[in-house]
Amino acid sequence: MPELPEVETVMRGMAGALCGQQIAAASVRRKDLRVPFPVGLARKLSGRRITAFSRRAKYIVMSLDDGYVLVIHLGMSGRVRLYGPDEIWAATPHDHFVIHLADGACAVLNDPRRFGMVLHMKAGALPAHKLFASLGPEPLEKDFNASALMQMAARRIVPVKQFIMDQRIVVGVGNIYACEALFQAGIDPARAAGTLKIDEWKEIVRAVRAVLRRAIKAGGSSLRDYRQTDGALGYFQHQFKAYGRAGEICGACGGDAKIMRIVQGGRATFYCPRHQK
DNA sequence: CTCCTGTCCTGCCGGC
DNA sequence: TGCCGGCAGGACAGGA
Repeated sequence: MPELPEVETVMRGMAGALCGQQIAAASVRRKDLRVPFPVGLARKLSGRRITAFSRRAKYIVMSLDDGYVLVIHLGMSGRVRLYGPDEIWAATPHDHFVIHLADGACAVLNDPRRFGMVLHMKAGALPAHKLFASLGPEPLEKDFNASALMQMAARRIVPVKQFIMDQRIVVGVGNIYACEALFQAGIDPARAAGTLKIDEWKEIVRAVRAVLRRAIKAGGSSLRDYRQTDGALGYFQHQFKAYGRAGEICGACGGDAKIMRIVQGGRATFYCPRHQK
């Protein structure tokens, strides 16, 4: 799934094309994704003007002029494709949700695996919503810092890689960027979170931020089915130093150390056993 | 609490 | 060429 950089890229693409526009109609093409589409969603959106876009964790938040928000999560395989006023949308498989704008443009949510979700609620209800209430800090904000991490990690035995993928600890870091950040920080992903020293948490904070910033700049990563809203590929995958590189020589330590692949919590982890301690 | 596992769903890739 | 198992970016629920 799209991790933070991909969601940020999609959100920016939607903001540029849709902000300020009026919704002429919406169509819900199946009853559910991971959760059911909100009851009467098409009717609730019709005629509304889109006033703003933001992102919280891996959720895209579209603000409407009636005080409600439309919240989109892309799950593992979700994409948003934008069509200009002169482009024709012809339904392809897994096009589950479409927003038609007054000027003829449209935005299409396509999600083969249907792990994504679409929610509609009053803007004020968002922070208290079950899915949002326990989210941790944004990694690019100040409250994501070494001392807070160390405090939360105290006595925790979960591997540090799973710890930083926990959305209650910090949001937006998924499997790929967890691998990349720990590689850059030089931390062994299997270390129990509670054993890390403050300087090591500082390195992790620095690395998470650097990796995410660089990925956003590159328009995210393009794995199997992720695309930017204009259909273009992101470029960050070419900059992966560890993810997907099992068996290759580690580019960070010289010599002949090879990137290893292990499984943690059912997810693949790529790391260099020589320089990640 | 913390932890660990199973689960949702489809598509793609490599091996035989 | 075709079939099949394994694996994929997330995050929940539920049980130990």
